[in-house]
Parts: sequence; structure tokens; C-alpha cells
Amino acid sequence: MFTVRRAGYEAIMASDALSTLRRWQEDDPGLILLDINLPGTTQLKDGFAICQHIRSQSDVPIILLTVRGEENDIVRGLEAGADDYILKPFSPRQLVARIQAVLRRGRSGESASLSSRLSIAELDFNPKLREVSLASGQTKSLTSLESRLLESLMLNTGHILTTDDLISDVWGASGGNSEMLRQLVRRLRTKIEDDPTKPFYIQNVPGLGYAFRLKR
Amino acid sequence: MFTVRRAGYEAIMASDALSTLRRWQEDDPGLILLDINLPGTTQLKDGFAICQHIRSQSDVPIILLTVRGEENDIVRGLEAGADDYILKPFSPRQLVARIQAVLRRGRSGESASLSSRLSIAELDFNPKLREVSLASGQTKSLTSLESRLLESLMLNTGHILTTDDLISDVWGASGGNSEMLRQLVRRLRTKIEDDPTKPFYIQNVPGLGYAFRLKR
DNA sequence: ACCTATTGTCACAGGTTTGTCACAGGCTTA
DNA sequence: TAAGCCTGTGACAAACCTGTGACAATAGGT
Repeated sequence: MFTVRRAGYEAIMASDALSTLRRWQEDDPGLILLDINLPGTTQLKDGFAICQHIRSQSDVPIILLTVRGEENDIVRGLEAGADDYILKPFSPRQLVARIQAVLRRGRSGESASLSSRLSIAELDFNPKLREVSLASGQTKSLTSLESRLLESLMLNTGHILTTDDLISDVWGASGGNSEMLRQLVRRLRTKIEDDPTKPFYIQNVPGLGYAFRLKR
Repeated sequence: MFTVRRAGYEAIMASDALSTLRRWQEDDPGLILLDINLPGTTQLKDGFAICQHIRSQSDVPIILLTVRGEENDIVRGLEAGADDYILKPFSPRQLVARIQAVLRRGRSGESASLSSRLSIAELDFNPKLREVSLASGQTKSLTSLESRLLESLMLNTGHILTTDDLISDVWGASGGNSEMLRQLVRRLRTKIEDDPTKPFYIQNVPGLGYAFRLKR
């Protein structure tokens, strides 16, 4: 709260589900920081439901706050229409940076549709520009296949995608085979992994496929 | 009750069968802790009947509380549609952990259908990830055949599966033989049994087959 | 047409998983 | 007691999966 104000933004705060919705309708904020674990919420009105509800009626940017390690939360949150999320605990600087990023993007007129940006842990991936920013700070540009693969994986962070799933995601129903996928994984790894020899993000699940993993 | 509240959940309580059903319909809770030995229940409305009734109308997660040693209860409970159960007496930490696990699973969007997760006593098996968490806390990953075997066994906890049943469950109609099954059982045991020399979970039934047993 | 980046294909190495064989001990039955 | 069956066990081989390097084919821009 202090952090946000200090960065020059106006901030209002709601502490439970109902008042969140009320203040949203009354004040029409330019951006919403939404804590998944809002107190006083029944199952019917948890953070995701609120997110979805707001999104169904407005394009206001939503940033989710979630506790570290709840990988499923993130996937659900993005599916529910959130624009970005931040893992708690977070540094004030990170929070402000994300807010600015989301606002900048919103202003630039890019549609806030799915896959406009995926920011998972240290990896910041922009499918549209086909660019990833790594933890180290450097930015790599991906080829279109690499980009599609990474998008598939990140959209399903923490879930296993079978080889066939990935093949049809990347190459479509007709083309592609497991050999090509292996090569593609390899090439993507050399770009985004710290040490491609010991891949972290793109994890192989023997006999099944691959999964995108979060840093913890 | 205190434990649950302390963990940050909202809790309501019902002390007999009828009020349980009433409160369930009125409050639509996100999770139900159901004591099998509910007082004031006639035979027609025992814990299982309640469980079954609720399950028939809702996907709300249900955790059963049962007194230690009543193995039949557990099997019946799982058959009646419960998601998990906890043996009394239980530690507060365990209770909270189970609640969170069940909620997390439910939230993750995986259909609560068959084989989404099997949590029997100390063994927590996720067929999708092919992972088991042991009592000791460590997690082992299974091969695909091991996983299929364990799934078959756990889905029929307390019941005997003949050798032929298991073979066709694991290898399908065509392939597989008893020799391969013995090897597979052996390999699975070394992974999940405390002391593979004296197997507990996977019990041999001479002349018939194998059965998955619960801890007492 | 030419150059470069991207994508597809091949062959191989290492590890893991699965199948097979041989043997030992226990239990039942004649 | 001996024979026969069933189960558990160890060792080994075959099959499979994954990662890797090199190279050919293709596409896209100039």
C-alpha cells in the first residue's frame, strides 16, 4: 500500500470479497491488485471468481497476488483473465515494476487477450514479440515454433503436457513428430535455461512428456 | 474446530445428520468434514448415506473422520464418494494439511473423476504425475506400469484382485503374464513399502492374487 | 538468386524401464 | 518325506526413451 502510493499512484483498498466488488464498481480503478487469498470469501467468491467476474465486465488490468508455490493458482488465475501475477513475498521494487509494465501495456493498445504476456517467476515471456527476458536480465528472441512451445508450456505451468499434446499445440493436428519435439525442446532449452545440461524450467517426465516448472 | 479456524478457514458446524444436510444446502461450504459416527443418526442416515447423498448432488470435497481400525468404514466411505479420510485421533497439523491438499486438488480444475488422485492413509498417489508421497514424506516417481498397477490396487483397496485381473489391468487384454506381474509387484514394493521384505500395503493372497491393504 | 535463420532428419550414446531366466524357500498334498 | 506349486529374489538382456551433435532441407528477406 505504502509502496504503491510512494510510486505516485492513488490507491484504495478493500479487505474482503464483497467490498472489493463494490469498490470496483464505484471507483472504477485503473488497475486491480487482487490477493487470491482474500479473507471472508466463501468458495463461491474466491479470488478467481472475483477475477473472472470483473474481467467479464471490464478490461481493467488485474494483477494477482499469490503465495509462492501454489502453482495451480497461477494457471487458474491466468485462465480467469488476470494479466499478471506476483508471488508473495515480493519486493516493493518488483511490485512497482510490474504495475508499470501492466499499465504501459494496457495503454499501448495491445489487446489484453490471452497470451499477451506470460511472466512466470524469473521468466518474462512476450509471445507476441517472441521474446523472453531471463533472470540474468538478457533478452532472447525465439523462433515461432520455440515461441509456441514455450507458450503451451507456460500456460500449463506445473501440469504435464504429453508429447502428443505438445506436438499438436506446436505443429497442429497434421504435422510434427516426437523427434522434432525433442529437437525443439533442446533448442528452446539452450535459450532459456541457465544450464541447458541440467534444465530447470522445462522438465522431462519420463514416458509422458514435459512440464514447465516454477522456481521455488 | 479451533484448528481449522486458526488455519484461516471459516468453519460452521453441525452436530447431527439432519442439521448437516440442512447446513450443507444453506451454506454451500467449500469442503465438508464428515464424522462417520455422527450422533443422532438412524441407520438410514448414517455417515455413508449422508456422504453419498451429498456427493450425488454436488462435487464439494468431503473428508471423512473415522475411528482408527475400522477399515471397512474407509473402503465404504471412499466408495460412497469421499475424497479423503482421516483416522482419529489425528494431529491438528495433519488435519490442516489434508484440508489444504483436498482443496488444492479440487481447485486445480482436474475433474474429480476417477484417478485424479488417490490418497489412502499414508500413501498419497497422483496417477497423473505418477508420483507417490510416502508416510516418511519423501516422494517417489513411478514408471508407467508401476503406476497402473498401483492405481488398480488402490482403486480396489481392501479387495482382492486376481492375478489375471491385474495382468489385464496393467498390460491390457493381449500382453503380460504372471512372471511379469511378480516382477512388477516386486519393483513397486521396493518403492512404496517401508520394508520391502515384509510388504504391508501390497499383500499377497496365496493362490489368488494381490490386495492393497490399509494401515491400522 | 543469394544469404541467413530456421526447421527437419539422421545417427549415436547413456540411462531407465521392462522382459526373461534361474534359483531358493514355503506351503500343500500325496 | 518327496513332489509340485506358488511366491520372492537377483542378475542380466532387450527395448525404449531422452539428450546430443552434425548436417540437409526449407523459408524469408534483400
